[in-house]
Amino acid sequence: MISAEKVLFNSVQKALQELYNINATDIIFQKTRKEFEGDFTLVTFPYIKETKKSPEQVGQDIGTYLEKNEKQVADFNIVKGFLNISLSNDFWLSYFNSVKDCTTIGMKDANSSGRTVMVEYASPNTNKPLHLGHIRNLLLGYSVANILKANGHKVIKVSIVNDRGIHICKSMLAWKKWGNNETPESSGMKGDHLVGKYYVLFDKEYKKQIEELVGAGKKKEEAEKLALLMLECQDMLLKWEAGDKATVDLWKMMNGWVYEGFAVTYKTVGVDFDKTYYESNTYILGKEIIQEGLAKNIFYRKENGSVAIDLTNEGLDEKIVLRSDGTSVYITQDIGTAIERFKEFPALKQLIYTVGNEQDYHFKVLFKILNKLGYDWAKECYHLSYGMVELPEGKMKSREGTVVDADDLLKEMFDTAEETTKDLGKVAEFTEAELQELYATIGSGALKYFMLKVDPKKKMLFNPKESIDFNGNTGPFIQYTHARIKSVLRKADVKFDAFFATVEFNSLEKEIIKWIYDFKGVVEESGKTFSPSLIANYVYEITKTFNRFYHEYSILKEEDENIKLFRLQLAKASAQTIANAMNLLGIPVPEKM
RNA sequence: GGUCCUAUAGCUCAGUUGGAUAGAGCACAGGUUUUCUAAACCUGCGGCCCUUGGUUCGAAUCCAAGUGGGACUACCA
Repeated sequence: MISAEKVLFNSVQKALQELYNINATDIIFQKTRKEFEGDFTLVTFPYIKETKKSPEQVGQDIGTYLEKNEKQVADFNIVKGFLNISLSNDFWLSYFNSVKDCTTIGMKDANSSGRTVMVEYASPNTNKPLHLGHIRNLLLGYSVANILKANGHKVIKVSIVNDRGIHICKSMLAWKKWGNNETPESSGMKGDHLVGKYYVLFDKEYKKQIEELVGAGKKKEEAEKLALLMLECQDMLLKWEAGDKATVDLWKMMNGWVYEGFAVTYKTVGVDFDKTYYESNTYILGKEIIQEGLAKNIFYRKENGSVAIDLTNEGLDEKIVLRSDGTSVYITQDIGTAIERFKEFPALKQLIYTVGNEQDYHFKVLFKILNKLGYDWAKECYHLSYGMVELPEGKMKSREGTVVDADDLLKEMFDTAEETTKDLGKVAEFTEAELQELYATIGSGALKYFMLKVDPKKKMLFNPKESIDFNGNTGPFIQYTHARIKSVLRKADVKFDAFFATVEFNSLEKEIIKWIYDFKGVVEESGKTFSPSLIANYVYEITKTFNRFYHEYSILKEEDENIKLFRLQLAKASAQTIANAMNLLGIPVPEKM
């Protein structure tokens, strides 16, 4: 059906034309604030110059015109320069009838936009387990992928694993030296944690060596390069690059442990990928492109033989794209990988990188280079940049042991959910398996909502001492509301799928219908801005409104049969909208809790 | 030095392209259940929207300068 905004736009445009001979194309309506009567508000200040009338008079003119000529407009009032318009009950009712049984409220049909988008997220290193910062990344990437799907795009979720390089060799070397063939099986440790243990061990021993060297009179920078462990590590990297069998086998074995560990964490968080890239395969990419760019004079060779690009005209600096020994730097492979992906998926229109904001500069440079190389899709590349997760004492530092481990945190959340659930004692008939699932649903719901409700680009604070709340503006609050609605629906002793020809709804019921109506626009907006927080804030608002309604009116005990049926249907549609919104955030909603 | 991000209640955060008296949650004080799940609902308390100037009918929002916080500016990844 035609949207309310479109109806109003057409009518107001005609009104301005007929009343004042103004041809307006940019008429904007906002939601009427709740302290005033009305559904949509037109601000009349913009028209006072041309009409030479007061804002109130303009409002009066347009309002009267609408009331007379637009049958969907039921009423209007004017407060200063604000024309508040109420649409007819018929409009809202017919809207409600059109969505009340729809399971896809607010969402567009799959692949209806004809646009294919790749979302890269996760991108871990294989030398340590995932931490809280990765969780923000996972949640954002996964949620944005969902939101883009809900906007009708085809989405390819990918991860690129940083599985090679000096830092990987560190944990390998430490394990070789001091590991005594320890395995995940023998130690009972999750693979990624085991490898992380040796990464930390390396750093500890390495620091000792540096101190010794400094004690012997070396400068710190010198000591860092001369330390035996570092030399051994570099030797190992050379062996790896030369394909030395023992080294490669060790690398494969330890990376295998890490992947098993990551897989568990991904599953617990509830995220997945359509394809995984490995840097050990992609780090070669990009070199030929540099040669082509040299030929086209986009890059230039410096005196020492390295290749660079001058971006000073763009407000950036000179950037090296190939070392003097001909080897790649990081951006070389990023250039190559991006080009590969567009070749691999010819329908691809956009590439989204979910990476922390410390790499803002890197991506600016990358996109600029791709643009200069002549790829017109470069302008569609987008860095989904997000702020760091900080602890009360500041940034997390893996070496200082102040990281919040992802697995530990999830476990804690599940435990808290279990504790709270047991305290409340509402799910006595659940089986053990159902209980475990419920704890995971609520615990991860709390964590996910906590992280996703914050605007991605802002840094966020996480205080481990104050565990994440389950009351108020939280995931469990929304999940609870959903479960409560479902409980009412289960208890309904009547069929309630009728079409409602006439219902006089009260102001809270109307407010809920309007919230449901708004969902579609919120999905669109969050898709355009890659912002799950809009969905999170929206779902909180509709949930709060429903709870007010629930408290003030009874559904099952309503005596007027027609109103009872309508309320049941309204509850059902609310639950569906809440579930859909939460689903976009990657948060499941329980039937009971 | 340069570039970018950020600043809103005691704390954590909202505030769609500029619009009405700036909103939530937590915390704090009080109230609501023989009635559909109280993980809920209601009331109260709480603000120089960092500062100063500018743009205009109108600025938390846009522009400029400054201040505080953060990130980046590698032949690291």
